[in-house]
Amino acid sequence: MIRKTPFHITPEQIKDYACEDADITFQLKKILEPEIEKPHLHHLFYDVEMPLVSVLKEIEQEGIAIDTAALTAFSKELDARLLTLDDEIKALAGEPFNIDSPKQLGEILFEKLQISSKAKKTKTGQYATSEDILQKHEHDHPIIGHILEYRQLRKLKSTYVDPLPTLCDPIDGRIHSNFMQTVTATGRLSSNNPNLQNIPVRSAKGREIRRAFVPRSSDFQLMAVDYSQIELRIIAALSQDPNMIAAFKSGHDIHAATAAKVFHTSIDEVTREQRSAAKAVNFGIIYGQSAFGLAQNLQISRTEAKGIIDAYFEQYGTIKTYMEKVIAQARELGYVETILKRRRYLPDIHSANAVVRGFAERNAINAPIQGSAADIIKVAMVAVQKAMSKEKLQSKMILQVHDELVFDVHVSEIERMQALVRTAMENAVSLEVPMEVEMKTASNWLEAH
DNA sequence: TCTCTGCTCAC
DNA sequence: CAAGTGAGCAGAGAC
Repeated sequence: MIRKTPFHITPEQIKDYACEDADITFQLKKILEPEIEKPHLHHLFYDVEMPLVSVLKEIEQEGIAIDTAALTAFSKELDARLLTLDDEIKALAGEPFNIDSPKQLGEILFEKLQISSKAKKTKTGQYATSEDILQKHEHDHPIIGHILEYRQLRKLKSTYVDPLPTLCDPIDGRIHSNFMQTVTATGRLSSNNPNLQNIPVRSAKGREIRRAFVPRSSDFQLMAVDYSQIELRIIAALSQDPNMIAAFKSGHDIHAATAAKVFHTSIDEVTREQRSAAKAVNFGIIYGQSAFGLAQNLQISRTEAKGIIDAYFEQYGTIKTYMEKVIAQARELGYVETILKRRRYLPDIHSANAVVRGFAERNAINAPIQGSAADIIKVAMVAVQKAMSKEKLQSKMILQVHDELVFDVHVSEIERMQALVRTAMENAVSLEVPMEVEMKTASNWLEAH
């Protein structure tokens, strides 16, 4: 099979190859830049990125099998429902219009139907009609609920259900995505043609698409293995915050443990709301979120949000210190780095424009966390592949989704694979907090979660 | 045909 | 001002 990306070469061949092929020279340069000959990048480049080239090559060549009949049936189901919704929406609007046009939709909602007196506009002056805005008006007019459902089903059909069967290779019937190694700013992989890193999982209807991702034959099963809370564990390790490290070492549910600390209660008495607020703060921390952002996310007042954040940093004070330190480092050195010394340069950290500077500061906080997670799973992938080949297994690694690896496992090898993958992933790096994985094996990707 | 915009899917 | 990293779709308008 001919790959679309130039990874069908061994690390040993890569330098010669680079001279001949403009594309891979360009890609390599991006990995190498700006200072590959300096010692700090040797380990990352020669022991992680270069060996990963052949791991990705195999993943891409193996591909993943798809139940196309199931997707075709689902597509017809979606069509029928979309047709009904289309009629109902136009009837409620009192005139035909293109529901897929945010411009036309905004004019119908905010001018003709006047569902709100304080309509928000986008930067180009159109009415904003995004999901979070429509949800706020869901009870103001029956058309809103219909539009939200229409948008969801349209997305599923046009992005996943219809394109996936057409992307099956005619020879082996599998989907062969590209996993790009040199695209992102943080060191993550990206996936395209098709993107297999954003297959739906959150909504009930969307999840059904995962059911169509299946093992290659009846002798195989899909095994999904994901790192548990890897980014929060990395913050704990990078910041050396004693409270968060202790929380992870105790093995408790981290969001519940955070809620117990923030709301001064025992872990058994944490309410659902408290846990969900703590979870939102934990995620917000990773992104450099403000009180304003948290307030919007949780639909609470800014004062309440600030109270929660203050209580959070009272418990996890070292995390606050760490965040200040990493921004100061970005100002001083012009870059931040991951646990494997991967750098992200942030020239905007010196911008006179506060908005631009704010972006760079959030990048400074996020890049070491997201990038270190990428470092860890890349090390694990190389280790897993090495162990699988040493044991001469016929199981295959077939997907990477940032904190998750998916394997097509021969049924006779399930137990060996479970042990091998757990060992490789949990021991990819040694940090102050344990790296834990969760794994499940089933006859499709949905049930392997 | 190409590019931009707005939106929505994932981690 | 205000949550990080991506990919892909349809509409809209420039060419």
